[in-house]
Amino acid sequence: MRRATRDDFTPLPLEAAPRLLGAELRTVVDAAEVRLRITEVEAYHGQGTGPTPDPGSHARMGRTARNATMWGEPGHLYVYLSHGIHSCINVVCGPEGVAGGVLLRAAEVIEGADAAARRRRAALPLTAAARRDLARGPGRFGQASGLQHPRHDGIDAIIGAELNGAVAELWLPDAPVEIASGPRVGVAGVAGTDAFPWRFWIDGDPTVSPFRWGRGAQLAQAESRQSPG
DNA sequence: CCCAAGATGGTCT
DNA sequence: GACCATCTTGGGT
Repeated sequence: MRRATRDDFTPLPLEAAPRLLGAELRTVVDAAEVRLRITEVEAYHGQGTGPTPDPGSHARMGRTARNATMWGEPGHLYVYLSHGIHSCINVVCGPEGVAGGVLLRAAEVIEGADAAARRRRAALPLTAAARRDLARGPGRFGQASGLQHPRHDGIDAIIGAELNGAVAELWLPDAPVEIASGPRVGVAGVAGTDAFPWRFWIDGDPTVSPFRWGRGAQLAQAESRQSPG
């Protein structure tokens, strides 16, 4: 494993996303350390970047107070509140000034399972299934990591600077992993179809979250199959 | 102003 | 599979 550099995330999200598979996010929050081996991610582009505009991205409407971190320096973490409840984590990717992020959707807990379980309010001792589920899905991943919206939004995972009681570091794997790809989970409309195969995961890993169609995505998928091109 | 919808997860039927 | 929690945002009157 080697420490990630700023350059690792300067490419646009679609290129940077696969290199986060098998990588580890190490967090120390309130003096509790957790290491998460990332098994599932999704790329989200800014308007007008990448092979096509991304209608599924928080950046699609331009810069707002909520998504401003996506325009910042790569390697910082964009932490947003999902459904008013869950803190979800992206690694900001792409050059500074260009919006982009890679959502960390699932991981295997390598170290700090006790701290993660405490945050998840999981019963101890952990069953095999409970251990698998500790960081399975973006909301659970955020909870297990201890990082929270809004006070950890924008934390720098390259230099590992402390922010409001938290430190985050990214470590990249030495050996490549076997990668699969497909539509993003829970994304509405055409952005959630295989016209946007922007979800990447480690093939066969049990911690990868189950697929779910977004609103109207299944219909859009059927229509695009009828009239391809 | 009002309201629907969301990069979700837990619980109940 | 349905419903709910809870808060931010965007779009329509």
